Amino acid sequence: MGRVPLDDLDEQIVAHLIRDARASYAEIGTGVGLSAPAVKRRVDRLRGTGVIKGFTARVDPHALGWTTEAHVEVFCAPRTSPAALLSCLERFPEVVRADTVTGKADAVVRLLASDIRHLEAVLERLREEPVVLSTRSTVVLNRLLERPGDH
Amino acid sequence: MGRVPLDDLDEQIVAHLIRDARASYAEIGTGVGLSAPAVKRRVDRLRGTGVIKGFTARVDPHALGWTTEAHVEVFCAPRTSPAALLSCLERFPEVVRADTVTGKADAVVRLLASDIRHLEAVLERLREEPVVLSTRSTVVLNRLLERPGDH
DNA sequence: TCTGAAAGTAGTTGACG
DNA sequence: CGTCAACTACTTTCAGA
Repeated sequence: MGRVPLDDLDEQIVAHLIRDARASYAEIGTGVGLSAPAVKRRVDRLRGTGVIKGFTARVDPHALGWTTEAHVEVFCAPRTSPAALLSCLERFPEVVRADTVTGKADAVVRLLASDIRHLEAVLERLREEPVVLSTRSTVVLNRLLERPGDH
Repeated sequence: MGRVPLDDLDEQIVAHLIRDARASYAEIGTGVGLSAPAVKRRVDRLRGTGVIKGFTARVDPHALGWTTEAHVEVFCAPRTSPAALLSCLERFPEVVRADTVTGKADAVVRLLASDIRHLEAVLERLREEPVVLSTRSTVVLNRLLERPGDH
């Protein structure tokens, strides 16, 4: 997953797939001036090199019953490796995203819960983890902006 | 986009599309025990009701040259409306996501920049915005975990 | 590496239970 | 709300430039 040279055509194809991952190769082709087989070959290559990691549906968590969201700063026990923290966090299905960060906290985690009660329960379980010393949460009031693709 | 009742079949279909947004209706159908037209009709309905907001490609920002990422807490001028903040933030293509939050900050913004220099420039332009009083950033060291779909 | 054609497969619509 | 069947469109492979 290192540096892969992308030409303009590749970037246009990627941009099109970010806008609509279910677009047909023919449709993308007319947009960039290429035939459908040529587009498919490039998309296959982009997937093979890891530039495109996959295709996913953008869903409304609210409609699925996930109405509560929070950012959680996680403070770890001394000498906790990122790998150890990861293997802890990935056992929580409510953890939607986790980044190691600069600053006082070791990681910032995004949680999706069905409601505040659920969120509280998850935070409690999180704090019971040996690698987690403490947490600090801010609850998301509203999603202002969300740009697909570059997440 | 309020409450929409989803049955088990709908949830399985959504889960499948989160895993692979380019899956064929026939393929989804064999997974959930439905014919392709039946799946298509449900997917059309899920899109119409806003449960599925779209389909997007998951790309590796690193491969596209976006190597620097940051969480930015934004502190706003008094009586700034979320709408005003939004119309400010959406003029920044580097803003990948923004949430209004509880706590001292008014919003948390996620930035994608090509490098630290670019990040610095974006932060400077952000702080020049009238609605933005101040910002506080933490740089992302590494993406530990990322679950597609529930973003 | 592309295009163009041929063959297979999937999407889409309409009739019907 | 589901299936089935027919038509259309897309994907995929292969030959050739």
